[in-house]
Amino acid sequence: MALEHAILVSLLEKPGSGYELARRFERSIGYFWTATHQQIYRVLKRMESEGLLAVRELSQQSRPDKKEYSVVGPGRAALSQWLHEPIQPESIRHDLAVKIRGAAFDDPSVLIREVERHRQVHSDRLAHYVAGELRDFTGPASPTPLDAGQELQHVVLRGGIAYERMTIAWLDDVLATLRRLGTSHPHA
Amino acid sequence: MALEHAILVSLLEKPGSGYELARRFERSIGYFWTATHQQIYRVLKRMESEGLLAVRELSQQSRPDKKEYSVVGPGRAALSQWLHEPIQPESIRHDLAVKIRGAAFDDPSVLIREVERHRQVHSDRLAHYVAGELRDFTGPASPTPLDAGQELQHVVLRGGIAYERMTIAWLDDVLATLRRLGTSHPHA
DNA sequence: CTTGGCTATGCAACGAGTTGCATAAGAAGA
DNA sequence: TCTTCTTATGCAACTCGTTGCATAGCCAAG
Repeated sequence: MALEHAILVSLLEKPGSGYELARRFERSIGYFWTATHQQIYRVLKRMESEGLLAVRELSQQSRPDKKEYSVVGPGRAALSQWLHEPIQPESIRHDLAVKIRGAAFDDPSVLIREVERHRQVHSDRLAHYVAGELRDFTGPASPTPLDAGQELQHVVLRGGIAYERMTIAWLDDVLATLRRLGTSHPHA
Repeated sequence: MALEHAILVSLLEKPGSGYELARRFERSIGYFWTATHQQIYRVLKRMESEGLLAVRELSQQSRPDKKEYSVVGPGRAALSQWLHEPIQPESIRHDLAVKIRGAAFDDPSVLIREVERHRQVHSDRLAHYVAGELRDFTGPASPTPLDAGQELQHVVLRGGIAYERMTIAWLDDVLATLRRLGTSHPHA
């Protein structure tokens, strides 16, 4: 149930509404966790009823009201407890790899455009991460020295960058393999 | 619903029972997809009722009977159709990254052993993958030239190897960062 | 001969996550 | 004015995935 903990971390970094959280999950937190607004609203409601979060109803001018959530004592304790528990290393679920192995039972060349499309997405993500790193951590405007929270955010971002670079290199390998198979069996 | 497609690929590579599939999902297919036996049995039953698979009941000596599943025409067609459809690039869900960012609100040093444990798991997986590569693809006993299916299995395995190497390097980066924070704030 | 382990299948309940839909207010532009 | 976009929240139904439990046959060890 790591969505709950991701929300706690995000709200500790800065309190906010469900809507704001959903947008953070499309951005920085989204480097390593995704969630839709429905799921976030549902979990926020549950966490509030369990006493992990506090709500403040805020009237806004020129916008609908919003509910600003923030972490209270028991929420902080729940996060701390989770940090002390071991979790099991994640296993990958990679649809594209299923497709690649499946290509042995179809024409491998049909996958080339799909793989190219995925490569583009990862390439865009990489550019986005690198720009964020320059802006927040390694550029001229970034604060030095960084505090602990920023150091940890940076190392997580470096992980995202390493992941995207690795993936792009692998997809190039996949493309080379598919093209090689395509030319050796042009009418499979 | 890629589990269905992963099962089709695996059964096309070799027919087998639910039990056998579950073990494959702990091994080679497990490089990029995981599933428990419950889920596999449930999906097999559904796929059989939909006409994608055929069953044969096999009496075995010195073992319980088993049901051997194999892919029939409509199953092959369903796989082919899926291969022609675009899928959306996967998003990562990395609990450990949540923990790392959460460490800003707790003592960062409590995470060091957890990260070391994860590093060990990934290191073991890497050794396992590399041994498999040597055995099946690059060693002296491996067949040359490889057929298309083997080439594709190999490129997927190379992806797993690249992923584990990248992850290990990143976890070393995380450990260095946590240790640096630990020494600069020894009694946080 | 009983316990534990491996093969083999399955049910029931739950929790996590997705998809479609609905509502509502104000802003911006045709 | 009518439509569309953005902010903001939520319900209902569904699928996917996990956990716990149950059954059953055979084997090997103590």
